[in-house]
Amino acid sequence: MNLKQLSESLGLSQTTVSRALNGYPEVSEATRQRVQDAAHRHNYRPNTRARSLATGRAHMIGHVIPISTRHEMMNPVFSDFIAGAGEAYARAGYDMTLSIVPDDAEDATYRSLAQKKTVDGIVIHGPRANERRIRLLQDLDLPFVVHGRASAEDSDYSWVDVNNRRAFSRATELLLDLGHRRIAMVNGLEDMDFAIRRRQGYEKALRERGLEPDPELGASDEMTEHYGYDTARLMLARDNPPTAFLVSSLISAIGVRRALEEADLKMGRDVSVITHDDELSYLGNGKDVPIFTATRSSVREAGRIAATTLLDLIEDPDRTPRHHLLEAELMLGRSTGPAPKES
Amino acid sequence: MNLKQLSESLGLSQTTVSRALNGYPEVSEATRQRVQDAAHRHNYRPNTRARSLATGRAHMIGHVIPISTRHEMMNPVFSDFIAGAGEAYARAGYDMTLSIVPDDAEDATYRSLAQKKTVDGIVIHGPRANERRIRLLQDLDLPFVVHGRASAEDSDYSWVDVNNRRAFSRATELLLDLGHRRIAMVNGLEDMDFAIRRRQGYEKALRERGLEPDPELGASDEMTEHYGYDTARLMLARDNPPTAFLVSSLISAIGVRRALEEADLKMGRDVSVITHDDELSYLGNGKDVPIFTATRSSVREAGRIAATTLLDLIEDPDRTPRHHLLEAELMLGRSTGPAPKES
DNA sequence: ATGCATTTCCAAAGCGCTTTGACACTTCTC
DNA sequence: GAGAAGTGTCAAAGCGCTTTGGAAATGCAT
Repeated sequence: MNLKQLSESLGLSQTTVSRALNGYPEVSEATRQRVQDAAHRHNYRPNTRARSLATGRAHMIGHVIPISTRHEMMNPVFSDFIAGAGEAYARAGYDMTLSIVPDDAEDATYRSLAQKKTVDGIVIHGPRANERRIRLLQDLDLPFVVHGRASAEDSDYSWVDVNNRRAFSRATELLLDLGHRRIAMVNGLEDMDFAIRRRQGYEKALRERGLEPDPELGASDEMTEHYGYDTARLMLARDNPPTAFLVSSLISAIGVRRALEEADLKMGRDVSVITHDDELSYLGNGKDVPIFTATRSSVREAGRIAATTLLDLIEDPDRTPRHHLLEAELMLGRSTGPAPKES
Repeated sequence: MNLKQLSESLGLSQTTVSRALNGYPEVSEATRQRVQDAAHRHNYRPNTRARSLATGRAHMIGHVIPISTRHEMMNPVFSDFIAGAGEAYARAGYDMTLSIVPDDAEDATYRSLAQKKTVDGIVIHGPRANERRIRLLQDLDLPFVVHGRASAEDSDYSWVDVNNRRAFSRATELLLDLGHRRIAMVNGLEDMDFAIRRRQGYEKALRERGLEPDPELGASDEMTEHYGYDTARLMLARDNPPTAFLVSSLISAIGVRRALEEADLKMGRDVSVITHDDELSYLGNGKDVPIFTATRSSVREAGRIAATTLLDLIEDPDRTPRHHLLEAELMLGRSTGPAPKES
């Protein structure tokens, strides 16, 4: 059933039917009712392709997820972000498309998204410190919001981000207060912007206490379970091992815990661990008392915010860019305790 | 730059330009070259909305992900599935849209997807045993592929699934061979089809050795880390506790391990654990030797297969439904060992 | 030259919707 | 009772592309 058929069946013109359905005032309440009833009865829904051709609006948001060509890694955080964003879109009558893009072939994807006019706006995931996509999208004149930020980019653009620097400096301070001096940093890939900020927070906190970060205690890679395990194992085997680990992801923290257990070290007593927790729906950091002491910030909430920000931007393109800096909560769990006495 | 402008700039008709670009034979090689060069130079890409209005094909696949209203859970498996499917779509020039749908408001979503003509086909995720969506889509006459199966559905439809029954009966047999008699089943939600099949495999293997499944040793819930932990803790605290756990997800298995460690039980010696491993990119079950003995099947590969199956189906709608039953590998890891002697 | 394929190109219709501009018909105002 | 103002409706254009049904131009054999 399309508009034409519907209007014929009602003995009205397409115009009137269209207006009645789209809430224009030029149509009497009586006909509007009649039209809506009929539409409902025939289960009529306008063809999106035709509608967006006519209106110029696709009612569609694109999410572009770079997939690391080196590791073929899907960002685990992404699914919960999407869930949050999806809610917002659904409420506003928008759809969402996903482009999974090998991180070497990006330009083409963005250009094509812009020119094919499939989407009204896009969300950039996983910005690197030196991020070309932002400039590109500005040139293409397509509204966008970044989940994260790009340190090297000095133009103004909309983003939603966690205060990574603050979160990690606070976490480091907590460990320092507990007497830890050898604190390892098990970070994400350090060409990612979030990882750089976390490291900055960590180093700042150390330096403020007169400590110089030890390169031996730094690691950086894709945040898998196995990476956490390997790194912790390696570091613990060296002389003068760390007494605390600061970990960038709950998944890697689980790997760290595995290494500790294998080395017969008790987490929270022999070695302390703090992790960042994105509150992924399936992971969960304990129920009442957190397993890990953690800097916590809901990535799902970030998704919701990013989506509504973008929708606003599309609504009114002249709007100045919006920024949302989410503060992570520091949750005390069982994985932290005073540094063991020197033996 | 649109088709009209491009054709004017070339002094050709829109028809010729369109044909030249879409590889129709009615155009000379010389003009085709000329057109392609110009298109490339001007960075021309056809407007998808217009194109699909004209052709009737959206070049878009919809993925519908039910989100449990009870638990607000995002299926962790989904992101890797999507990654696999995405590859296939990209190769074929298709895009993908995501609908995240509360599991109570499904009918409407499917109806609307079908009628708004936004997609050419859809992938159904997370089928339940008694799945109405399949019948619905058949009625709507929209090509689809199911990731998983629906036991209660007797019509023929295309699906891609792991042989869950076989995987779990083999795993159970292994545990039985190792001398275990009290084997717990930490299953997913048992209104999900995959969970039912896994339980069937488990029970079948037990019965074939003359054992009756003990309801005390069965659990069923959303497969979070915490669920694994809670369940294992509870079961281990009872008298006559299980000596082995069969777990439906690596994430929950990590929870089980946590419970074991807390109870000072050594996994693989005191208590054995087998889990199903979907080979999620960020999780990884160890590198050389698997941490957990596991039934393993790549969900990413399943995504690839589902996508190509669906694309074939769209290409030729008369094709009979295709079925892909993937066999899970049984990987021996360190989490299994002979049942401890009765004390 | 003529006739007939073959090649190369085009004008125009159509996809299903929104939206403009106009028309007919009431109702109100002085 | 004429004109203004308001109400309810419509025909038709247009969004940017594909595709149908020809037409013009070319090549080739007669």
